[in-house]
Amino acid sequence: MRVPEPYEPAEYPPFAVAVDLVVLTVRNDNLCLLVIERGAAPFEGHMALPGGFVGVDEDLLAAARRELHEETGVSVADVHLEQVATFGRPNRDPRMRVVSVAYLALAANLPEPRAGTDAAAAHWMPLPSSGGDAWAFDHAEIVDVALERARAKLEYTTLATEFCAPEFTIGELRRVYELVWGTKIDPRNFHRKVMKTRGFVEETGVSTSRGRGRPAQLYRAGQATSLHPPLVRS
Amino acid sequence: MRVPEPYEPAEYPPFAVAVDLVVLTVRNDNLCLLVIERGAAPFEGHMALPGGFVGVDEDLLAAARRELHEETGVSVADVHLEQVATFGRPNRDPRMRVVSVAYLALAANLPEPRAGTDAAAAHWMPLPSSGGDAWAFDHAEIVDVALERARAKLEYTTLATEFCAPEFTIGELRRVYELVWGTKIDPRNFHRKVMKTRGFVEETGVSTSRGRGRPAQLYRAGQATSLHPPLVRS
DNA sequence: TCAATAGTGTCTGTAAGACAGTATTGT
DNA sequence: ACAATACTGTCTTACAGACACTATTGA
Repeated sequence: MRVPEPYEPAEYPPFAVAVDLVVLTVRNDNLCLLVIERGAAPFEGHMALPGGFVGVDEDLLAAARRELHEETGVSVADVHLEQVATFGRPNRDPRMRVVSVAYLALAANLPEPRAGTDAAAAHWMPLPSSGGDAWAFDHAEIVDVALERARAKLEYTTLATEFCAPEFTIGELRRVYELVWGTKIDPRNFHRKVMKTRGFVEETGVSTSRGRGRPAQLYRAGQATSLHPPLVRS
Repeated sequence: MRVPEPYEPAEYPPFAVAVDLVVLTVRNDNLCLLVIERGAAPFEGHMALPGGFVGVDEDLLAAARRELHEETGVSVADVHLEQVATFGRPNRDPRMRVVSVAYLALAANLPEPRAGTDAAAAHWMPLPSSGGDAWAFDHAEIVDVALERARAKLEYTTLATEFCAPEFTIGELRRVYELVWGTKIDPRNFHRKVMKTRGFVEETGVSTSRGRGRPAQLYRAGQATSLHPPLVRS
């Protein structure tokens, strides 16, 4: 029941509430995940997600923003941040009962992370991961759920532009889809699809020459947030 | 940071963790939401979602199942239950800091609820709701998010069968879509779409005569869980 | 010159929306 | 008889996948 009279906080179980971050970025033509190498028990030497406890008067999203800033130094304005799911299995943390709200963060080309104040070492891990068994806590599951969320949202939203610089080519946008989905996409059909979806991208009028091949037009993210009809994985 | 040494629980903020349930069912050709009329302050007389605190050693999903059983008396096996999102704004509950994990529950034709042990009165509210301003806490927002989740999942999953009895007609399945989406659907095109989607429904061989019109074939839910291509709202 | 990428266009199969028409019931 | 619902089928249009072809660059 939800209606006991005046609450007596001490009567209620001592929960800690944390946020964990699945931070994705595209660097050097790779999809990368921010991981922390744990320097202390439990799970010393294992990989963990960045995260931390929510303050007494802190909103969940604010806590996620704060942790993201602390771990990456990035100004949070450029980063897409959304709640994914909450993980609260009783013994997921052997020390005490911790309920953790997982957030997904996406941004373009984030810099090398700065390590936290503790002994932890943060770095970018290219995906798909080689050895997926070295995760601390239930973080392997959190990563799975968050990645599947990201893959699904690329289908029916314009989220992929969050992985791109403010101005980007259609080829770069396509590369985001290929990296996140792990598939090859026909450049010609992709180009047609993006162009005919109103508000997905808008022209800048500028063209660029990056690397080989014919120079490409530069585009900005458009006003649309959802894709009708969606861009389906095959 | 996530790595302070041996935790000292007392050092961490006193959070309470709760689950809130958005329970939907189809009754008398209406989509209905289970609401509790609060009998005590705060928000006395306002509508609230069923829910309650998570036990010290209780999993989140287990807590949701327990509350569902307490409020409806339904055997939980027949009910679809999934996590939707977590709400943790610092002052969402004026009494203390409560972080609440919202769950969506769907089932066919649930019985009249039995009121809880407290003064609260539970009943089914037909949707779309008439006066949407009488909600306690942030429950109006929780309902919005959960309903949108349900609407979206009808598009690309076979979730609609959860609203149906074990055996149902295509017309009844279509009615679920119409009630949840609040739209009219062409019966002929819907019939064709359901039939050509492998694993959505399977024949029973039996036909029935409910109400007026030509008797309809009865179907069971099939093995499929996702719909390719999706059934889109227009 | 060649490889690589950008961009346009064409063909084909699938599927959705609109809707005509038949079948089988209750009233 | 008539209204209501179930079910089948047809026509048209939209769009995705496959792929030919041209354009423009760096090596």
